[in-house]
Amino acid sequence: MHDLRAIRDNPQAFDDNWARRGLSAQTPAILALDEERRAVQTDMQELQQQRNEKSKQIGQIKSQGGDAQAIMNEVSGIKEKLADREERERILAEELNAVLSALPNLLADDVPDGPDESANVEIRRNGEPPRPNAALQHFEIGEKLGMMDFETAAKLSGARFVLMHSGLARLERALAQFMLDTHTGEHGYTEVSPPLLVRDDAMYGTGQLPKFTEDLFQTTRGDWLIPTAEVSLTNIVADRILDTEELPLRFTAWTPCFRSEAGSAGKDTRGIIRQHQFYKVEMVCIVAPDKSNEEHERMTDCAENILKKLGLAFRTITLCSGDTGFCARKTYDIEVWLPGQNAYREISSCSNCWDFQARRMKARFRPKGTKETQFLHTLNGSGVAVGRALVAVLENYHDPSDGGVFVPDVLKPYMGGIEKLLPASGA
RNA sequence: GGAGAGAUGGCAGAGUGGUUGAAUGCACUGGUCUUGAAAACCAGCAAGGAUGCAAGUCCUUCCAGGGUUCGAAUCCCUGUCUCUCCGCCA
Repeated sequence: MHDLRAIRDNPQAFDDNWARRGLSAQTPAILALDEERRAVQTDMQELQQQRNEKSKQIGQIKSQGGDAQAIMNEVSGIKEKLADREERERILAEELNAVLSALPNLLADDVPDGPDESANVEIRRNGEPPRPNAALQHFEIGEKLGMMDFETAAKLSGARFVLMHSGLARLERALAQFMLDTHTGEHGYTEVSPPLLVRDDAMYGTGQLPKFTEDLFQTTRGDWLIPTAEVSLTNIVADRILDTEELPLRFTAWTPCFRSEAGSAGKDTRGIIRQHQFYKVEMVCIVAPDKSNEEHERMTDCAENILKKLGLAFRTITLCSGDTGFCARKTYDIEVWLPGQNAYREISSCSNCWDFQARRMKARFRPKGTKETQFLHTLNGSGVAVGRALVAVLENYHDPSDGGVFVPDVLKPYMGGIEKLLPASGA
């Protein structure tokens, strides 16, 4: 959501910024609507004032035992006109809101311009990408281990689901546990176990609604399945006015995520890279406006630290204007090296949403010593996607000599003594 | 699923048709006092919006949406949520 007064003050800045995302000039229509609405509103308020004043007079006259019939009739007349203005005002406000809530966040100045992912800019690399001669893809490794079963999953649920068992199921859980423990123990995050089903309001607050319904699953009673724990975690502060001392808030959660993947037909159809359901450890930070840039870097470090500890090579990129998401002002993607694909693939996305989501969900705070409230800044990042981390571990720790997979050192404490997954081991 | 109670400002909690945007307490802000602090005392303190150079004026909001009325936090209807008791249940 956008600050209407800021748009009034400097419409060109908004149009220029939106142009970087490929949008045509939006402010003329917005300003026209806004102007009309304010005119109607002023009119409406004047009538309301008259009604209020006269009603008070009636009260005074009646309390003195007088006859107020004449004024009462007068107010009845005002009410008819008023109803018309109120209706028009309501419609205009709704239209304005519809336009504003469908427009993406402004981009930070240092976001590189470009039409799509080809223009993203790499900012650093970590680790040496292993490039074995005949690297297998994760699903080949998983199936040879006999622990990754797409057929059964398809029988149960259709395409884009997987069933894993034995050591592989445990390895997935170990990854999640390790990530949570690291974020809570070393990075200062508070672990949260949130609802996975949320209302419209929550989805609106974090920007999934009203524009992106086709990406979501909805229950028969109208709740939405979260596509990321960002929704649950960020909306914790919806409709609240926080004290400065409460900030920053740092939440982490390990949850399933549900995505319809409409429009991604044909993409990543094999394996578990793109599923309707996957686990992700999410990080969400709620901070004062002057702290969000710094927090964005910190959060990205936290995600990178997970990959470093897992011994996985990765690179970090800044998304360009055309690739940056709806809510984000700036986004870093972290891409992990996958030998089986001979490529870096996204495993985390860390975004600074500035006050964009906070405005939508009315999340504010009161800076110490002031009376005014201000919108908070919200940030979210994967820390990291568990399914894709599993892919990375399989491909990077694969032992071609026996088809096994070594357990990374940091996961060993979670594996109950298993140091290597082996085919048909039943481990 | 059955029966009942409730939803008020940052928090707690009064308020059942007419200067109630809302008592009181806590928290918070400023001041007095104090070497400093605490305590005590005094004062201020809801949010959002329109209008105005400004001071200010005005409007809306007491869960949400309808309705009754000249006038609604207060009455009526619907919905949502919370709590209590009973039943069922991971």
